[in-house]
Amino acid sequence: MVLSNSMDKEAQQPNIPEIFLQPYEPSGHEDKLYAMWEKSGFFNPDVCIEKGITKADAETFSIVLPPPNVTGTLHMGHGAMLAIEDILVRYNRMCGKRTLWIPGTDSAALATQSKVEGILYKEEKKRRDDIGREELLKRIGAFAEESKDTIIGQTKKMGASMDWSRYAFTLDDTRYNAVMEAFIRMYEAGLIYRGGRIVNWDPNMQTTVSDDEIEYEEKNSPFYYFKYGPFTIGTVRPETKFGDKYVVMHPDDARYTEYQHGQHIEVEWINGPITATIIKDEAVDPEVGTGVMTITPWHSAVDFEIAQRHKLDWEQIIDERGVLLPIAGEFAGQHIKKARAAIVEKMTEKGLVEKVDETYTHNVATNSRGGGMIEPQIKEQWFVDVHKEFSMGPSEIPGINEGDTVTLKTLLKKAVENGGVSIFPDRFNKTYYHWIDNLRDWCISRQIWYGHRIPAWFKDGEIVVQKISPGEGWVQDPDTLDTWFSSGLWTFSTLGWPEETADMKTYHPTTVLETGYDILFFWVARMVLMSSFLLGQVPFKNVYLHGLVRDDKNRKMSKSLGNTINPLDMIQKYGADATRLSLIIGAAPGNDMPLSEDKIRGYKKFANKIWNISRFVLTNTSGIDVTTEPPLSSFSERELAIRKEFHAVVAEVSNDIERFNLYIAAEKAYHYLWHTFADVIIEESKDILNSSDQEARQVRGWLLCHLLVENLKMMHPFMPFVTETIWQELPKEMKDQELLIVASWPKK
RNA sequence: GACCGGUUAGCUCAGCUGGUAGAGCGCUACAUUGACAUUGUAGAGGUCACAAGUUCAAGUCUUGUACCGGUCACCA
Repeated sequence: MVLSNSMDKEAQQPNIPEIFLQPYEPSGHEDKLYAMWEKSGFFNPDVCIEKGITKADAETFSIVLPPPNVTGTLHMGHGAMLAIEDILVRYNRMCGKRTLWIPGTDSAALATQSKVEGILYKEEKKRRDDIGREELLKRIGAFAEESKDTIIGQTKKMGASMDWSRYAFTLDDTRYNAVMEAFIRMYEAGLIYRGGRIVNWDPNMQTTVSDDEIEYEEKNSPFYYFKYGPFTIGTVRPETKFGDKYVVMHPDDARYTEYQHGQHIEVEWINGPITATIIKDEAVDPEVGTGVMTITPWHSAVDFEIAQRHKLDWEQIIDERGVLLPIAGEFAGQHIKKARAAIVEKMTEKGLVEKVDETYTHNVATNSRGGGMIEPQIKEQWFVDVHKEFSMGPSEIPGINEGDTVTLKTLLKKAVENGGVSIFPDRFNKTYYHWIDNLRDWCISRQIWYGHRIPAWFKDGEIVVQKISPGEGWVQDPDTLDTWFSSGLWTFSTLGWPEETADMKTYHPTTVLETGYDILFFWVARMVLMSSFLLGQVPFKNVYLHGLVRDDKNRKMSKSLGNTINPLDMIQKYGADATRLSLIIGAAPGNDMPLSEDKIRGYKKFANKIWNISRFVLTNTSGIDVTTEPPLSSFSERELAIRKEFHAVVAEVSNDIERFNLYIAAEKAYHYLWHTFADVIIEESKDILNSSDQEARQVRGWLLCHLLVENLKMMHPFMPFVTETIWQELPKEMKDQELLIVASWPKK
């Protein structure tokens, strides 16, 4: 009698591991397993080759981890990213590919420095200049080092099977080298230039910020209509108006035909009479306000463009800290925040205020990296020129040949257009192209200290770009590079570039880049740019974009809403496997994914189901020869159908993984295991296993064991811990490898 | 303003190239201490946002409308 009560069973089945007598408890196993995997070295493809598990000339599968900020902690977004990438990696490793997943962390220069400066001010009431560059860097370094282990430890908890021997940090020596090399090469090609252009200046952080790092906040501010000679002009920023000596209107505006381009008029202005010049320019929208405006080129991008077009003067009104300069006359020295009211008061007294619209709303630019309101300024900065034509070097990018005349913009476009890079889901192609069309030169210098210092040296108005000082009297540019400059090199700087390493040859271009759609521009596009110029290669063949993790009411997870779910808590309560699965199932590529604790809890039950399926199969097949496959002729028709069905499921799951439809793959594997294998096959097998027909018992018993093994493999990429735990308890003769991570993927 | 999504069971969503609706969770009833800190079986529940069109046939294709979400640009 096989199906007996548990007391008898223990007596009858001494070979059943005791472990199965308890429900599956993830927390008892996961850390031990991870340590075991790490110790095996199989996360490193070189070891897999050495041990004869992977063929030395096997196809490669490589992926770089989007490096989390060193100072951060793991949130569900990271959890989703790690789950998705680990599934791809484990699947490909089991398929026998040379599989490399490179881990790393990002210095996140601006965000990190901002954080440390915050602490410095809070605890010691000091600012960066009070302690100096060296001391600040020391403190930031220590802070980064300290939190680094946190995020790495958390990453391991998710089960991420990455090759830690290749761990990279954006600021370590190898990466520093790569950044210097890239900067110098681009400078020498004329693609990096230094120039005075309007930039986004953050007066709080005292640095420039790139266009992509700006966030617009809708704000309600009074909108003032001022008399400007015969005209009426509108503004929300009276404090910028001191230098406004040009009045601009559309050339076709019928209301103003009496005024000629270049004509001078006398107007009474804030601090007395001035001479204004009429400018006709098509940038002015006749529909807005009175169709007339004055311009402040130093503090507005649009105005700057108009000024450039007509070769007008520009003058700085506000300094780097937001204080009015002498041009403001009696207001000089005041901070703009305080000055506005005083200026309006004076204008009112002079009778220059026509009306005030209190209902006006507009978008105010702020620094999304923890800084304040943006004040456009004209500054000498370093830029990447995206429009400059150059002759392409050696190229492996489809549709681009050596010697072609290209710009960085065309490279960006063609890499995707010609299929060198495929984006999933493909609707993001359009977003990507749209971004390229609007792309302006990229300001890459930052006035912060934490980061890659620009390898440029100044002396007597001369500039030399090289890694080390040209000699006495040369002063290095104090600025550092935008963090995305170094991130742009990530697919190859992690492989040892600019050295011609074996890794470079083997693993670049990488197979897939997996990241959130929110950094398509920041990062994905910058990598394409850097890789195509510096290597003549695309950085990756595929881009997989995942969505944001949301709560069960479809709201963003945020601390202020109090709806965050901490992945570590969930791992502790329900296991990493359940946490992973909950982040995969129901999450279509590029779509935001809803998550609730209930969902995670549900998948813990599934882990236990696998556990019990295994327990059943092992308990009820003792005495059955599991090593020799019975001849096909001994299988019943039903059993042949079962095998055929399983192969079909494997084929579908494999296919779905390869097409990045992980949510479908996971669901199919889940459904098969529970509702076909457990509910149907095991249920119908009970009678056969209980019968006295030894041959039928043998065939069915073998089949159950076979299906168990194959299902554990199929489920492994999704739920690595529970499947490996069970694998470790299987009799040796059932396994093709001691560790499930390197067992071979079921035949399709 | 431009562009991109979405609108399908109470909730979250799936439905690829058009052939009379699916999953998970939840709910109801029944069974069960069995491999299962449970599970199984059965069931209720949907004019697939709205309108027009193409078609023998439309969640599925086309056009338009409404609402929700997002991205980018811009506002003197």
